[in-house]
Amino acid sequence: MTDQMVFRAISDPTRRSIMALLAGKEQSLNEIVANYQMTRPAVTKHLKILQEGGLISVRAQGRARLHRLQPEALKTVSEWLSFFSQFWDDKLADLKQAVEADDD
Amino acid sequence: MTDQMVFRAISDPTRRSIMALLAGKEQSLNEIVANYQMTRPAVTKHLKILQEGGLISVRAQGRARLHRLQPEALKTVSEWLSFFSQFWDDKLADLKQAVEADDD
DNA sequence: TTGACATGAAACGATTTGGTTTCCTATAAA
DNA sequence: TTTATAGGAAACCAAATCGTTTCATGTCAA
Repeated sequence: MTDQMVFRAISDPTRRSIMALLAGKEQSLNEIVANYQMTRPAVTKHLKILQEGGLISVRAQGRARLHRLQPEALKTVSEWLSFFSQFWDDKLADLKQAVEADDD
Repeated sequence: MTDQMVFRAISDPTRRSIMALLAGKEQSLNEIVANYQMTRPAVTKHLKILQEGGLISVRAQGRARLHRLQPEALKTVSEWLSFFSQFWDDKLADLKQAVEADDD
C-alpha cells in the first residue's frame, strides 16, 4: 500500500467515480456495477486497485461483499499537495498547517 | 487540458519528482535529465505529459527551453480532494472553505 | 561557416492497463 | 436439496504507457 498505489488508484476516472459513489454509503459489487456500462469483472478490477491503494475496505455480509470508502488514504495526496500549495496560495497553506498542528 | 490530464500527469513518480525539481527554479531539459537515469527522450515525454496537464510551461531561451512549474493546475486536485476531506477532517475542510470564500 | 551543443522526431519494443467472455464457487431461499 | 443469486478466476485482447535507439534540426560561438 505505497504512496504510488494511491496516486495510481485515483488516476482513473472510473475509480474516482466509484469513490464518490461510496462516499455516501457502503455498497455491494452489484450495486456499484449498476452505475456503469462496463461488465462486472471490469468493476471488480477497479475495486481491487482501489483496495491496493487503501482507498476502500471490503467486508463480507452473507453472499454480498460490501465496499466502504477509506478516505484517510487520501491524506497521502493531501500532504503531497500541501508542498506545492504554498506556491499558489500561501495564506491557505499557512492556515492549513496551523489547523493540522492544532490537531496533533 | 482536462481534469483527467492532471490526474494522469501526477500518477507517475518520475513526473511528481520532476515537479518537485521545478518547484525551486525553472530548468532546461538537460538540467532535468541530469537528475535521472533514463534517456533524454524519455524525460521529454514526461515533460510533454506534464505540459498537457497544465502543470508546467515552457519558454525558449536561445537554444535552451526552460521549464517552469505551474502549480495552479493542482487546484483541480485540491478541489477534488476537498470533497473527500470532509469525511476525515471536518474542521480542516471548514477552515479551507472559509479561506477560499474570503479570497474570491 | 563550421563545429558543438540543446533539443525534436520517428520507429520500435516490452509491459501495463482496462476491458471482454466464459466458467466456477459460495450462500441464501424455496 | 435444488435453484437462483452474488461474486471470483482465468484466458484473452487492443490500446496506452514508459522506455529505448537513431537521426534530424536549430542556435550559438569561434
